[in-house]
Amino acid sequence: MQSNEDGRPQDSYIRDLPLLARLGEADLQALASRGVLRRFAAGSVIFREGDPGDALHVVVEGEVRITVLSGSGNVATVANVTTGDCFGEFALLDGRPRSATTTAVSATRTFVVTRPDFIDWLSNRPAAALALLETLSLRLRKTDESLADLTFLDLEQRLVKQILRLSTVSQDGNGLRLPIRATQAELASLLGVSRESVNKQLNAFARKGWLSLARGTITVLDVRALRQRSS
Amino acid sequence: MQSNEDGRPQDSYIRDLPLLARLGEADLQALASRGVLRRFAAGSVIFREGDPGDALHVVVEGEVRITVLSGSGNVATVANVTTGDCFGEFALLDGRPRSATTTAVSATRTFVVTRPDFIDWLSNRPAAALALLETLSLRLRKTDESLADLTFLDLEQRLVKQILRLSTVSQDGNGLRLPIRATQAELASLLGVSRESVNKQLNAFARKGWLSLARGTITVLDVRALRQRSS
DNA sequence: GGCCGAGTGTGAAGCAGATCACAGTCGGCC
DNA sequence: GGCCGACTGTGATCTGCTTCACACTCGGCC
Repeated sequence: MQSNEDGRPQDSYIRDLPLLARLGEADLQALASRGVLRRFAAGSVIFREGDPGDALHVVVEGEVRITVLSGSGNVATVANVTTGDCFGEFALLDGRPRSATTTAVSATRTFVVTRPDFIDWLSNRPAAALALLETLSLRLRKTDESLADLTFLDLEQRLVKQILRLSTVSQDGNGLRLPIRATQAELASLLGVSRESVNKQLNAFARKGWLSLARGTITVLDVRALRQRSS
Repeated sequence: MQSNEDGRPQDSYIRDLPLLARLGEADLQALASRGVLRRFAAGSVIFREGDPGDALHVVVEGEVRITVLSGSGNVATVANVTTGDCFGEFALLDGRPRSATTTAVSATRTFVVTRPDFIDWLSNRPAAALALLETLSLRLRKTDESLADLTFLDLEQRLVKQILRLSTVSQDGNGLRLPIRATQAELASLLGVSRESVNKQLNAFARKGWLSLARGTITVLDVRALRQRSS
């Protein structure tokens, strides 16, 4: 088994990737041995929408923002990903140009697997292919659900959903909820609404005692009340 | 090669399926031999949101409407599919419950492949798996694009896009544009807006001479003007 | 022929959220 | 310590779309 400069075995980078969660031990290691590490400075662009793309990135350390551009120059944040998440997986699977721009928010290291390596690896592993199809299909379901949310739900409900999603992410090992670290502008960009609307809605929640607000952080106080509001 | 009651070889049903477009001849036939034909009366429900699901349907004849329910009992049409299209492919790939309800609009026959058959077939065909991954990935990109449209574009632009999409579907063999067959209520449900808004916008287009309206049909007159408006 | 249901056309009123225009506050850094 | 830039809070106005309430028109069928 290979190790890297930081002493971690190379397969540890992709071990907990949701995209690859359903793969077996041997398959994972075989794939991991083909990857390399790359570094990006805070603020640097990793790749741009429209670029030819042929590699998957796994975030080893740091944070990456994924954005798309509207025709009129507006920017929407598709997602923020951090340690353990991956991005750029479309390029791996279909080899098309990048569908979004990715930027390192902080200093970031990523573990990179290229398309030729991936295809070569996949060709000998039908079980892995099935696992990947399953994963991709689940993700497609989720996207479809977001689409439905956008047409059916108002700002209040979508904001609640987003907060609950972020709050399950920001848990410590014991399942304790930590404050969510996100500015209101970031939330607004994620939801595709104005910063002001998010602010007003958040304060409405705070007045009801469901959460408390501070500069750059949201602390969920009453999960049950929020959860009830989202359904 | 097997044939059916209507004299068509069985693989002709799935030959032109976008989901399977990238598969080779032999793979297609092997999969086709495992399917069966089913019939549905006009108005009958093929499966319901939440049902356990384990089969892909290909429309051989007729038309099927795919809908989802909101929490408050509202219904949105996800898509209408017709001869040559398929639906229910999630069940095939991940075996989860149905994510939408499907109803036969007119008398319909579908060609059905079940999940166990599919998995069995796929296990011996790594190339097929890769092709499927590619297809699924492309579809995920499209859904992501719709999501972006919904946050960035206003009703006018989304309506134009939808009309152009429908009008490329309704072409005869020579690429000639046929009138689009759809009521304004159907369009509204597809776009997730009110019937009245669609009507007002369509009439605005008609006044500009970009299309002409009749009961249940829309005829595109100026493709270029529409296309310019959508970008 | 007349009725009835489905589809269309259109105006008035209401509303969610955008946009604009600020003022206040915190943290870091010169 | 004081300044500056990023973040937050909040009203006023504007707007795109919904909802409501109709009138009209076609086609089928009793």
